[in-house]
Amino acid sequence: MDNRAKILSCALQLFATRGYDAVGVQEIVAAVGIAKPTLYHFFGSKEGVLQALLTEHFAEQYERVKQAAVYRGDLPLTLNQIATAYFQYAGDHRQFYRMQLSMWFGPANSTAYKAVSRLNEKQHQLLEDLFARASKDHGNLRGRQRAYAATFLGMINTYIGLSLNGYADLSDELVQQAVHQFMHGIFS
Amino acid sequence: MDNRAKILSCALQLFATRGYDAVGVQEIVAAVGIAKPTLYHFFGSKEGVLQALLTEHFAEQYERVKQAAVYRGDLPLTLNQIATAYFQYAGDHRQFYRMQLSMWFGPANSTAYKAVSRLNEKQHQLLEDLFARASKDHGNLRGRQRAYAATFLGMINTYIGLSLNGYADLSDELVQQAVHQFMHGIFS
DNA sequence: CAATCTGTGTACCGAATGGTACACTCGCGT
DNA sequence: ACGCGAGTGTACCATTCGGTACACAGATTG
Repeated sequence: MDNRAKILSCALQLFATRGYDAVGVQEIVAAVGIAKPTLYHFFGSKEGVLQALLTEHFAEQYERVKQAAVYRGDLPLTLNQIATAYFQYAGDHRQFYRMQLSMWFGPANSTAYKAVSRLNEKQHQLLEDLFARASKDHGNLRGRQRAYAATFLGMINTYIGLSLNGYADLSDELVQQAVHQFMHGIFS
Repeated sequence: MDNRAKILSCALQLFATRGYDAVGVQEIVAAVGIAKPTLYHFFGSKEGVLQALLTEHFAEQYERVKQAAVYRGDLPLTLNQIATAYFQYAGDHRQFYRMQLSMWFGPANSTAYKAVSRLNEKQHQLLEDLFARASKDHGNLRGRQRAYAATFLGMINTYIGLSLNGYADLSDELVQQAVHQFMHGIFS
């Protein structure tokens, strides 16, 4: 593993466990075992490290969810696939998801929140489009796609958060139940 | 309003919008219009400000929820009352709830998370006890009180988070629906 | 061999950090 | 009138912050 990768790895761990603002550049390079200019050579700034971390990890996550989100007339099935994709990704990259989650719920004017907001927007858009497409088969959603997308994503992230803190495990049954619950909430 | 109250008020606003770690003592006292030793006179440290903020605001929130959580044999009704209490409190103290939420989802080793964790534990215990008591009437929960408490609290916080970001409004119907959904999830 | 480019360490920068020593003012009880 | 304690401002502390100038090593390329 070269120094660039080592920096990203150590930074991810530190950001995830202590928070972006609480971790200094000094601390990162000390953890890696290099000097500061090396970090600045690769990433230009502390925020550059964060950006690289987010874009490189998020690409895979987005691709997985995107493939799960193809709509073929069965909304519950699609939501099932999406939830499964999220749960699997979160399970495979616990640290990254933890960081992403903390930034998503973090203060709206923080550097970290601004950095993840564009990623959130992409995820949100994906879901919103799905609900819009599904509305042809499930009756008019009366502009509620946006709220549904937010609620669904919020629910998924809640379960992942619970799992990361040991309150739940992201089993297939949980996916089933969660989606069932969600659909039940929409059409009632 | 005396300086002590002013400090708490300004600190709350700054912490809620930019995050505990990102805000310096300097910045707080500048916003209040006082000098640093005044802050240190009242609170002893930056963390002391946070602690005072949390304990003083949380007391009211806890009292409200506690009164809503008296169980009289009707679990859905009680959950309805609890959710309503949370939603009302969050609506009345948006800034504080925002801060609390960001700390709850924040990195587990951050100063902020440690500060709120004991408050969360109290809320969690309240709900866990409720589910344990209700299990006499609703069949054995087989040790799932803990998971149910976490899920219910997670759901409430998700909705509050959505509301704070403008994706939902915390109406009575939403409470009804959310509790209904939650109960439906338990017994299915 | 010389020129170059990527990567890395030493040593440093100014600014900001959390925190404090100390002198002062003011209202209150005596 | 007095002392005392709460509250507050000035000026400062050591440390750490994010960031950089620069020298140099080593591999690549002419």
